[in-house]
Amino acid sequence: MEEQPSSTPTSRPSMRDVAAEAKVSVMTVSRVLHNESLVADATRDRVLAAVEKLNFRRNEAARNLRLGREAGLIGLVVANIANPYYSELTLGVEAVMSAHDRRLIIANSAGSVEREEDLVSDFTSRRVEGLIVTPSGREQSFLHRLVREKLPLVLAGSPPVGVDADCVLVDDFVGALDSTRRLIELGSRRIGFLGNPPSLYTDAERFRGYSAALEEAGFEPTDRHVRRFTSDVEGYQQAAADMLNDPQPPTAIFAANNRIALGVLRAVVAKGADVLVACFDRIEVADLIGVPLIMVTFDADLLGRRSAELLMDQINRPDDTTRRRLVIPTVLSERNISAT
Amino acid sequence: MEEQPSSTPTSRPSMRDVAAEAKVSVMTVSRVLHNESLVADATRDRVLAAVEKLNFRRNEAARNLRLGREAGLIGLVVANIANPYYSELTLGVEAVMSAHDRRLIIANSAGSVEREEDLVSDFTSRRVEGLIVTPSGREQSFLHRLVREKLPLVLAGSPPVGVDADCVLVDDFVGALDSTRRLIELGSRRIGFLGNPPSLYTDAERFRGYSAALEEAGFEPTDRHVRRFTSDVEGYQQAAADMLNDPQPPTAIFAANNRIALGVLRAVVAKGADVLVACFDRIEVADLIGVPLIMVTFDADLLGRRSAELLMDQINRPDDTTRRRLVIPTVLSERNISAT
DNA sequence: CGTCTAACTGATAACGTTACCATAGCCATA
DNA sequence: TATGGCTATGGTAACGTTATCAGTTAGACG
Repeated sequence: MEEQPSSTPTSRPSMRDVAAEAKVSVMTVSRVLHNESLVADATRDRVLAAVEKLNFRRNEAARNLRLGREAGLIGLVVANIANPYYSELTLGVEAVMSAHDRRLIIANSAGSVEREEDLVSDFTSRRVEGLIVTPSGREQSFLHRLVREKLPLVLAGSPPVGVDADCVLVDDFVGALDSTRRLIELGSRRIGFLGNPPSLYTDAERFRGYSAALEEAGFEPTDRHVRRFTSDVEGYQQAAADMLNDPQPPTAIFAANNRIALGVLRAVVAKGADVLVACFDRIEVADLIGVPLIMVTFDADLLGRRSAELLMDQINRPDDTTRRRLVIPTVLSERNISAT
Repeated sequence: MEEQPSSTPTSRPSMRDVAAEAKVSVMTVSRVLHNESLVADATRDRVLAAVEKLNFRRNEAARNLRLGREAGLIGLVVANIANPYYSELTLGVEAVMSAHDRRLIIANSAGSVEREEDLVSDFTSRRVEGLIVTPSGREQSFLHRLVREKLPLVLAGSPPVGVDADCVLVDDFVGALDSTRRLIELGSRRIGFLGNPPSLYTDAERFRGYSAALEEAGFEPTDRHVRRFTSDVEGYQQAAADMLNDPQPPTAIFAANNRIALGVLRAVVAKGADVLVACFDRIEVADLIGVPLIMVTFDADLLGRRSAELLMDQINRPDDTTRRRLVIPTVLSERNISAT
């Protein structure tokens, strides 16, 4: 038969219960739990026995309240945890934070700026020690009050707009520039672009890189094969098919992310077209698809790690108000492209 | 010039600071924050102005301590958050918990049972209201003390061993059974199996389903084309290549998960072999690879949702000790297979 | 004008923990 | 035998919040 603790049956035992059980004061219990030496062995044993018997666990919330420090929680707001980009980023953040003995509270904004705001507010109430946000909107002035209150804050994936915060970015511009250069080097002259609307920083940068490569090659800018809109895989597939059916079809297509690339690849395979494809993000089985492909990848785990490190830096040096901006490099890789 | 709150410059303002600013007692501040009607309009306005000025946010930890209730935190321990299976599961858990106004503390066990134990212990100290674990080991008797203390607990993906807990499972057996049946129906007689060691519940079940299909078709059991071991994509690719190079090669291969399937597909494409492939989990661009493929998929998001719902059920009905076991169905889909 | 009620506000204690100070023994030393 | 300095333990207050009870007004009514 289990014996219920003396206080409420449902709630967990407190130090008081342990103290009563061991016939000592709560202070002695506290001391034993802190491994202090100023406790007689016999007393220590009695306390430990009581702890074991009642299955006592220290209430960290009360402890942190008394110690006047934060609860060792870090808030992470991502747009969609099921997206590999965010989940790899989360893995990186978690690894660094675990090493610093911090836990992660995580929430999904689902791309809604309003929800992003609510979550940040909720996290603040919970007294998180710091906050990492992957912003969904074009600007984040709602975060300004946090910065004013010196709550450590790092933006991951987008630069701060309307708020002065640290951030870690992907080198979207250079990635797009290099891959488009490579398309040109491989002989393409008409290169299509399929992407999201330019209001998103990442997509604006990728388009900028694409454009810069065309410009430096001396190509006339043409809007003919540029489509920037929000859709699903089918929508992008249709757009790519339209491009390929043009009387002057592109000889290469740049896809701004992996969802778009999927649509492009489907259209290319369906038509059996002889087209080069370049894209951001990894296509897992790229080598098994016959289409020649240039991939611009980056280490999302590293992005998460760097963000977490910046945050720990802010936490450890609260008086240092210099803002940092890190950039994660991109890597070019090729599949099904015959050696030049 | 910002004015620092009266107490410590670094720490956030408390109700006391607000009360001093508004020249009222802390109780009045508390009442205003609770939207109680028994406050004069003028007083309420003064308090709200002070709250605004000092940027006050209620300390939820202290509040919950006083109210004697949990902090509205749910612990989630996953093996690898970057794996799509776990990240989709996480998305489902988060959605349900958000709807119940709970936040998620999440941590990565990296498949280590020892770390799993530490994390569970840490979460308990933080007074989580409940715990969802995706177990890495064969048994979870270390969770028994939690159940004894009536801490709500749900296992996701594996059945409880050594502990009496709710769980949500995938119908691994039926998924493997049906897909193997389909391979047989399509004319295969020699069907290889590539999987993880049988010590993992999931893999044991999948092998059981595969075996049952062979048995009911009256095939002689043969170990010749069965390989069950832990490796990476390259390792499984090699194993599949070995099978295909056998004097009596299989006419179909069952791959127990998507990493294994990747290796198998690479081997099949490399050899240009005419082989059917069946696998667990989704291969995103399956239709773009020429290989005929049968996929057994399931909704990991739903798995997460169901787990979260079971947990909320336990939280809301602490006296109901009946244990539940839910099973998520699998779905068969085919790619590149000519109509029968 | 006294008393009663209602509306408003404040004082106090408590949630579980720990820092700080106090105190009771005990032994060694002068 | 005082004195001092240990060791082992306990008492108290405080972290930020809220429930409960106790005032303190002001107007209403006889």
